[in-house]
Amino acid sequence: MSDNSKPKPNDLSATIAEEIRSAIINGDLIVDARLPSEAELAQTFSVSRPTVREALKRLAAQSLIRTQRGATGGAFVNRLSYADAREQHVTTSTLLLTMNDVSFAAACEARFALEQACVPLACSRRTTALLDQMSQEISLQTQEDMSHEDFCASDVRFHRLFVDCTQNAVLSYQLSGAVEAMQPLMNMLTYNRRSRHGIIAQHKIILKGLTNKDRSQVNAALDQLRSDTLQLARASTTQAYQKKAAGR
Amino acid sequence: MSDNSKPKPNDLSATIAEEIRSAIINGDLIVDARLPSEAELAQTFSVSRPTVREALKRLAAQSLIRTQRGATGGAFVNRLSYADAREQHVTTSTLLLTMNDVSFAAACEARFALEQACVPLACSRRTTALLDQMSQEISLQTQEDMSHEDFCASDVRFHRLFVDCTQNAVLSYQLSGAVEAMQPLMNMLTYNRRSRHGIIAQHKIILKGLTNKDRSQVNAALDQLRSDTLQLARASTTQAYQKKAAGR
DNA sequence: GAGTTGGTAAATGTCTGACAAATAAATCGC
DNA sequence: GCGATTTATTTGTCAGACATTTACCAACTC
Repeated sequence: MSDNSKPKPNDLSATIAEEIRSAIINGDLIVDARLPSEAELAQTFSVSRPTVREALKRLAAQSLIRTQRGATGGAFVNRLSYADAREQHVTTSTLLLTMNDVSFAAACEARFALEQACVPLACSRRTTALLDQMSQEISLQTQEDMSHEDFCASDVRFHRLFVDCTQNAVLSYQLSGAVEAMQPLMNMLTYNRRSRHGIIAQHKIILKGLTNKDRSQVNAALDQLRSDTLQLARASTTQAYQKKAAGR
Repeated sequence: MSDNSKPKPNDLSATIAEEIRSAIINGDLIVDARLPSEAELAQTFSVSRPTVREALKRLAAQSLIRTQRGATGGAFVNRLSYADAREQHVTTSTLLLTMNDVSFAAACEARFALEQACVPLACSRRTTALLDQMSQEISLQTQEDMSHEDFCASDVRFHRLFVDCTQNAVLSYQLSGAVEAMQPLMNMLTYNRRSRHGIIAQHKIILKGLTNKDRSQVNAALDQLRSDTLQLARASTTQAYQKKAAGR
């Protein structure tokens, strides 16, 4: 059981990291528990301190531990916050999409399918505070002099606010990965003025639908947004992907 | 821009890791590109080799790079596979749920909402091969002498197969995090024989609905499954959480 | 001449030992 | 009693060394 086949026989730091990781997952090491000092761990595992440190850095990279210097310092099991988890999720999802030549259509399909999963909860639980924030984003998007990147960023924020309307942190965490990871792909699209207006129009309908708790209206707007985005992609995909291909 | 506020001023290995990470994300380092040797990196960043190594281990922990020994070895930018991404997502989600005392109700709500997002696609694209596999899992679950853990594991596999019916790898990756991360929580439930039969009955309906491409049938079964699971949780949550609390 | 063998260089993996810096607790001085 | 200082502990960083793996090339054998 302890002999996991994943790390190659000689990769001590990976082996040690895995050992500690499973101790955390199994609950042998609870949140805020202090790990033995690096010197002690080195003795325990019969390796040198640098090797232990490499193992600890691996865990730190996944936000599983935090370290503190000083007399009462050391490595502590870290409580994984929603923010940390979200960040990791976004990074992983973004890399997955950009590195594997995922078709825009597939990513788009997944994204809107997930967003539509939120419609019932969002409609029944949205707060006026969130609706106000969404309204502000729409105002931003309406400004004609907005840069391409800023428009996309506001778009992402709008959709994230929509997800937050569900008032379910777990759902919000899961969805943010899908929505935010799409941003680099969306940035490759070329919005002309007309397409921007089309997007904003759907955003307004979504906001209205949420306000009135009208699920079908929100669903219809999301459907429209999906087909608009796909068409936009078909139009600008050619030059964008060709540019990317030429860069290789 | 390069001066990210995240790593504390003195944490060289974190700073260097962040530097390389952004180079990968920005596309300055493409897949399979070879990084400079550790010695060269040490010179470039004016730090020692152990420090460089700690930075590289951080990246390796996130599957961003892989290392290879030997004359033509070194650190290479790794193509993030769906399997790697899924594994990271599951680990992160699991830790998030177990470390933050997330209410079972919230996690359950998120999970079924996400699964219902797959219904339309799953109904229209399911293959007979996947339906057969789902049928096999149901047969497994029907065996009376199945252990608690094995039943839960089969349950997870069944739902993952359901998601795979969408034939959308991105969606499948996103969902697996939510579904598989629930398993530890599900393991805390106490299934009696009657509740198992109830679950299996809904699984059969889902399979039938998929076969007939009947969305509303699948949706209804998922709804029923959610309320059954919630009720089961209400019934067994008391002793389970009390046991957990007593363990502290 | 073709195939095998051995050496060599380059790279990562690991170890040893040391010093710097931060931090909390203990100690000292008043 | 209380503030300033020292001390001990721990992580952060460095330098140098050796071990191990691997690709490449040259010499050797048949």
